[in-house]
Amino acid sequence: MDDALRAVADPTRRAILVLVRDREVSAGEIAERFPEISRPAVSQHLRTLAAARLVDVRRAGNRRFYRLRPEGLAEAVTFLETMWSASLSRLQYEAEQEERTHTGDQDTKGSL
Amino acid sequence: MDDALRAVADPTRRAILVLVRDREVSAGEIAERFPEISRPAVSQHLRTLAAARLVDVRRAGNRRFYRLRPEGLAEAVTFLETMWSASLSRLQYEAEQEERTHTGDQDTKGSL
DNA sequence: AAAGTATGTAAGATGTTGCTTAAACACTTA
DNA sequence: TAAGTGTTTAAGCAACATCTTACATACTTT
Repeated sequence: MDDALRAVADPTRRAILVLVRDREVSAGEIAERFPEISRPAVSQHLRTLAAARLVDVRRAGNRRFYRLRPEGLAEAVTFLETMWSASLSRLQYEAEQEERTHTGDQDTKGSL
Repeated sequence: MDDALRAVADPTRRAILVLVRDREVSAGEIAERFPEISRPAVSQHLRTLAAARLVDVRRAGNRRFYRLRPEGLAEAVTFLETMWSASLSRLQYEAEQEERTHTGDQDTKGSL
């Protein structure tokens, strides 16, 4: 999870993940989408993503094709979802408590 | 989202988030849980989390109480879930294609 | 108001990250 | 096998993150 979240913390790498989400994309084609940074920079990002097991690589002749490996996100998603939902349900609970406390109030509607 | 994901990329900060997920916890109590790092280090992590809007702070007398602010995770969760699920459904689709291709095979069951 | 308790801020050391340019590698085609 | 194409590796550097110690702030209690 640590590697995955560190990898995903970088905006360029997130953009790469979006790019390779639905189909294989070659390193060159990926690099084309980031004219502001050099090819080697993109290559390093790809290495980081591969090391974090967030992408799969397929070598075909000259080229290397990258593709999202969604399983690599599993732990990170689970962690964030747990944080998110567990706490949202707590908020919901407290909202109910609040409502109970003020039973009969006239302005409970716009509380959030 | 950027701030949230960068904040969450650090293991200490993730541990702090777990700590303040279900209840308010004072800065001191949080710091106690991390004997390996100094109090100011924890304080800085708390500042980072607050800046990323991942925690709320309540001042009460001497102390400051921190608590998870789950809304701050919304964008990050959405991003990761989108990556995760969209791609998983693609895998599922391909598995179906695979199955269709091999219609009549006897060992399609344990393919995953 | 002085001393005590809880916490944050500042400054600086150290390690890590992300970039660039130059060079190397790997495969393809003439 | 030599030249061409696609891509990665290496080395070095600037920017950033995280830690520490020392100090400052803000409340509380005596």
